[in-house]
Amino acid sequence: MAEALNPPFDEITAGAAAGPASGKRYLLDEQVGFLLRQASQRHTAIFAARMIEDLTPTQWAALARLKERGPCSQNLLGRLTAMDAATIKGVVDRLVARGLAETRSDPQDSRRLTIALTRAGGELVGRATPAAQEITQTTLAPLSASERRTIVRLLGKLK
Amino acid sequence: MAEALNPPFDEITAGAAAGPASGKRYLLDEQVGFLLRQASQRHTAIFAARMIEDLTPTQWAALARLKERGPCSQNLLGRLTAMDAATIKGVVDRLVARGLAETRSDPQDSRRLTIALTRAGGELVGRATPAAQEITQTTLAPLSASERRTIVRLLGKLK
DNA sequence: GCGGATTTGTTAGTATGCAAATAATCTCGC
DNA sequence: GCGAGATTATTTGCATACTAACAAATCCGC
Repeated sequence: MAEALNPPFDEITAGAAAGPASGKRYLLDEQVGFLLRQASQRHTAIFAARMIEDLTPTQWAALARLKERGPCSQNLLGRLTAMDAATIKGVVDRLVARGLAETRSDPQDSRRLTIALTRAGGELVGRATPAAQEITQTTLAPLSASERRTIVRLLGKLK
Repeated sequence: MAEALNPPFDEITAGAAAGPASGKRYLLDEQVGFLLRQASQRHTAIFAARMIEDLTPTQWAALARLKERGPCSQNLLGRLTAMDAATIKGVVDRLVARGLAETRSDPQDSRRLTIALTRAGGELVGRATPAAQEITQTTLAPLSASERRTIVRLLGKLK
C-alpha cells in the first residue's frame, strides 16, 4: 500500500490551527454532517438492493404518502415528502410514466395539478410495504432495540 | 387550504394491508431512511448558508481529509471521504479548477493520480475550519449536549 | 516471465436535490 | 373591482451519487 507511506504530514500545522489554544479540534469522522451522509448512503444501498420494482426512495416516499393521505396537489405532495417543487416534479413525472400515478387539473384552482395513485400504484404500495419494513429493519440492524428508538427520536428532532 | 379537504381516505384499506393482523403499521414519518434524508437536507442547507467560498460538503470533506492525511491517490481519497470513484473525480476536478488541489502522476504506479493541497487549498482549510465547527454546532442545536454525543455515536454505528 | 485477476481512473447515463428565473393564477386589502 | 403580493408549476443549471462499461497498468500464482 503506497498510500500508507503518507504520514499525517502536518500534525504540527493542524495542531497550530485547531490545537488547545484555538478551541476544539476538528476531526471529519466526528462531524454529524459527514456521518449523516454516510448513514444515508448505506440506507440508499440497502434500499436499492431490497426494494421491489426498482422503486427509488423518493418514489416510494411519494407513493406511501399518497396512500396515507389520498390525492393532493403536486407541491403539497413535495412538502409532505421533503422535496422541493423541482424535485417532486421529476419524481411525479416518472411515476406517471410508469402508470403508478395520474394527474388531473384542479377545477377550483387551475394552477394546481392533483396527483393520485392509479389502481396499479395502490396495489404496488401494498406489495412493496413488506420490503420497506425490511429495509428499515436492515438499516437499523447494527443498533439495539433501545438504540433504534433513540436514533429515530433524535433524528426526528433534527429534521 | 383545499388540501385539507382530502381526508386519509383509505384508513380501511391501509388498515387491512398493515393492520394488527398482518404485522406492524408503516408510517413514513417513523422510517429511519426518511428521517435521515430530512436531517441530511437540513444539514446541507445550514452548510450552504454558513460555509465560506461556496465550498460544498463533499469539497470540504476532501479538503479536510487532505489536510489531515496529506497527499493520497484519487481513489483512496474517495474511500476516505465516502465517495465512489466517479464522484470523487468530479469533486477533485472542481478543486483543481479552483486551484485548491493539484494532481501529479505517481512514478511508482502510473495508473495512480496523487492529489495534494495547494498552498491556497491549505490556507482555505484553515480559514474554513471555524465555519465547519459552527455548522456542526448549528446542525446539532436542537439537541442537548448528551443527545449530541448519543447521535454521533449511533450514527457512527450506522455508517 | 506469462497470463489471469485486480486496481485505478475515466466516461456515460439516471436520479436526486437545490437555486433562480419565469409564467400563470389566485387572494386579499383597499 | 383592481392591483400588489403570494402560490403553483415549470424550466434551466450545477453538484452530488450511483451503476455499468471500459482501458490501462499492476500484481501475483504458477
